[in-house]
Amino acid sequence: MIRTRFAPSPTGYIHVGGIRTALFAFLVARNAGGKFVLRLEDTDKKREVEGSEAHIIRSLRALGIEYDEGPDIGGPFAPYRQSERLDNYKKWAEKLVAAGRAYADPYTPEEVQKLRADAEESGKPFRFRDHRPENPPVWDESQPLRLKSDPKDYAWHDAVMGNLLAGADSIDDFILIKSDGYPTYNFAHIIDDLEMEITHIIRGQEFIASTPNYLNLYEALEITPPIFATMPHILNETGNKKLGKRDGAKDVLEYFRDGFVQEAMVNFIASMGWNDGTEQEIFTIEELIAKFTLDRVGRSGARFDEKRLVWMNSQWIKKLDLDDLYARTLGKSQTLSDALNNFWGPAGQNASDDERRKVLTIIQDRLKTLADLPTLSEYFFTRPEPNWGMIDENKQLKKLTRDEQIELLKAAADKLGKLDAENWNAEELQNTLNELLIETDSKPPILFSLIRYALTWAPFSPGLPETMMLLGRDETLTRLAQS
RNA sequence: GGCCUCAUCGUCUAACGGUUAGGACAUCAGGUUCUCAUCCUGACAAUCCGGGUUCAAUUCCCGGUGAGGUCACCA
Repeated sequence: MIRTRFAPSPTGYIHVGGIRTALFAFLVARNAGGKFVLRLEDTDKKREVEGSEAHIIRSLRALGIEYDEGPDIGGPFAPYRQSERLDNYKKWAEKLVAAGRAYADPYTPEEVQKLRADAEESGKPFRFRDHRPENPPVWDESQPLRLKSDPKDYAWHDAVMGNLLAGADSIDDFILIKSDGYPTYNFAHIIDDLEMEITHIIRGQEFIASTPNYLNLYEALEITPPIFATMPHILNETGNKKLGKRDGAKDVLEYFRDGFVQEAMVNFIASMGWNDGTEQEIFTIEELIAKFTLDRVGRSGARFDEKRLVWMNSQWIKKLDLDDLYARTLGKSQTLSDALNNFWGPAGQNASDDERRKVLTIIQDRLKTLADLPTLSEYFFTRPEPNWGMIDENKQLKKLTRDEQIELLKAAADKLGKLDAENWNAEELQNTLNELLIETDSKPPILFSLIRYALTWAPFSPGLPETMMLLGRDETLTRLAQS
């Protein structure tokens, strides 16, 4: 049984880099029919941010990354918060002490800092094991507990990175339990992964340097390490740094507020560092689950390109069926109980479901993000203020004088006015517009653009007959006359 | 700085010794009876550098260079 986990620390939100690690771990588990576990690594009280756990869970849910076991839903290996598992770490720590593989660190932080500074000054790398106390005090939990390491060279295999090597130099007596009684990540994750029967440790590149230390600890504990799968980093947009909160990496939930849909997010994140070897670009989550394998994950870092995400989002918006898309414009989500935001503009908010659906039908293909909704829809719900500046900036229309423009619009109003309500359909409207073209001796780029502006005063909108049908005869004529 | 990892169009990537180095995003140019967008067509655009190995290197090896990571009582 394949078991993978995502193990964030509750220090705030999750950004795209973190969510990709979670996604890949989820995909590995689902692909194999295994289990995906969420575990909270809350062992650093100082860095903990209030509300993080709920926020992280919400982020995963919003993306449809469902876990089988976790802090809020429990599971066979509960609890799933490390702060609630302190007894376990203590138990294993005592085993190490008894076996002579761990000892209490008698130095104060200042003393260690001094040793470190001295080493640095003399140009040598600092290793705690060079300063191992000869007769360490009995561990009374008020002092840090360190691993008594057994330095040696390591070669190991990583499911993504391939064969990795490290010399004994990189092994040191790292801290297992801090003086506050909490374990370090380095210790806790190994114990938890063992006890939770995790088969694959999928995590970011930043842990590769400390893997030799982990291997040394696995040996001391006499346990077999799981499979390692190390993900390359996602770099920030400007391009030369690991994506990180300190550099303003966006909260993934922010993308939902910006009008990106779940499928596009998942598709996009998966495409950074993974592909199936074909030329397929658009994948459903089901396809990703079916096709995902770690051996097709790339080894080099990927840069985050939001333009590509926008494109992918527009592809997904076009693919969604109307009911589904409509629900999302209201902020509803299949995987969240509470709503994200409602994207309709002020007038759209007051419109009926029926009206909004009709509008959505004809603008669906033009939405790149749900946030485009107001500019594409408000003019259907409320009469827009004329903005002649838009016409003056149009390279075709600005060739005409204002009088000529108004005359054309008047002609359009007259002509369309002769079309009665029962013939107010796409075909008749198109015919009428074509006749108008001949009668006014005008060209489509001139006449049609002008009418479109007069009806919508928007930078873009659907085709004229559709727009006119939705506005209705009276409103169409009123807007033409008013301009 | 030590150690580790990585390196194909501007960006995401394909290629697992033999291809005109493919696709997608972006950009640009046309087309679709309206602008923007969509959609269609086309164009532009890459193997970091230098050595090897080989009949043949994007691919294998070595050395540079560049980028990222890591050297915490953070994860």
